Amino acid sequence: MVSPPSRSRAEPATLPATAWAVLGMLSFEVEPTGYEIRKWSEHILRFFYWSPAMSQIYAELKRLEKAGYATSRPDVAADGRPRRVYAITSEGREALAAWASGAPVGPPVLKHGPALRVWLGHLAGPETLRRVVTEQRERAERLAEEAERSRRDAVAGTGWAHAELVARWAVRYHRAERDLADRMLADLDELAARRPPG
Amino acid sequence: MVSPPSRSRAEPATLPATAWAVLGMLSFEVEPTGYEIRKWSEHILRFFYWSPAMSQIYAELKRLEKAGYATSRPDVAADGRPRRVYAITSEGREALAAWASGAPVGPPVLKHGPALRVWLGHLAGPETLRRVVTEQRERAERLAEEAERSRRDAVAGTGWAHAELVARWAVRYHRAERDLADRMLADLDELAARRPPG
DNA sequence: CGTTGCATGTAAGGTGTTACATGATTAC
DNA sequence: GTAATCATGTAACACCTTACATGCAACG
Repeated sequence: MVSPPSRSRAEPATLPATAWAVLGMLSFEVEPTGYEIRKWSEHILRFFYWSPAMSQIYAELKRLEKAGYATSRPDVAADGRPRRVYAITSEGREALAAWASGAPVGPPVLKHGPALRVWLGHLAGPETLRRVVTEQRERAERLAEEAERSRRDAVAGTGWAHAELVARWAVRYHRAERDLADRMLADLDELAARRPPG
Repeated sequence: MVSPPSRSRAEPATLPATAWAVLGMLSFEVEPTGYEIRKWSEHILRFFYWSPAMSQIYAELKRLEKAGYATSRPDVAADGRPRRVYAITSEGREALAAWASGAPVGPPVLKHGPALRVWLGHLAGPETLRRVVTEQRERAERLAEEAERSRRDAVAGTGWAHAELVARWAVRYHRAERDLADRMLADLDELAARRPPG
């Protein structure tokens, strides 16, 4: 006779990483609205983990409330407009801590559109490829700069040491992406030289 | 009176990138089974664009056939077992070429689980973080080696110049990920030294 | 005779997006 | 006035995964 599976404190509900990310935002000492969570994720999360859609945020908040990991209360903004603010519960904090230190970490998910295009390069003329990779180079450069700005904001806050660490990682990541694009451009040029047009 | 939207040669059906990736596999001079497509995507696609599930492959093949971009015919394997092989049609080749040279390329999608964990580092003891990042370091190293093997296979084939280019990119990408993990480990150590335990 | 590989699918469900709907306040 | 920002949701749909179902061939 095996004891039936029960969800005790040691076994938090299995939620998608997005839910934990949202709950994680509540674990910083603030009481944000769904809208503010979105803005925040645009500000930092997108550099290493994508930014969920507004509707997704609200859906996750609803799920977290249902699980007892978050609570919400009506509030009024500075200008008097009504809004709803969210907070993490102690159960939520416990579950999040258990997840953060216990759950297996899957491999990073990468879907690199520009690389896919180059892979199908035999169908798309060298100019197109150069354009695609150059665009990617510029995007990566832009992201690196934006991540650097985000990092500087993190330095300002106290208790944001890990946020700053990740921001630093993100800056390096997007610089690496830029460099990779540069090397790809060089390789493309070399290929074009080996196989002259016509 | 506006003329009704019609799908002519200039406007290929909008398909998800996955469909184009599968169709792209058919654009190399082979006539694979769904099963072989899957193996191939495990062999190379996963290093820069994830590998779809078997059922997803079959679903995409069905969709491509319906769109007239692929055909299939029953075949027999070397051992006599029945199977179904797929080929690209001329419409498919045209649509694929139009997509490859015309469709806008979105930003790479990245969901970096290890980075997410570090971001929530205030909830998870330094040993956990070290473990997570070390695992990531090793995974990246392994992927770089596997990508390098895949690259060598691409060199062997003729007409695979772009596949080799992307494989080279993938090797560099995963080496960069490994280096990023190393630098993250150094940063974590520095943080732990600044804030000693207790 | 059991496991692995080849081979093809269906069904159910979860994750996530876009489009839609609504309405207040602030800045131009 | 009208555009942008703040703010909250619903509905429909697309994408993709896991689990399930089936069966033959080759290898040990």
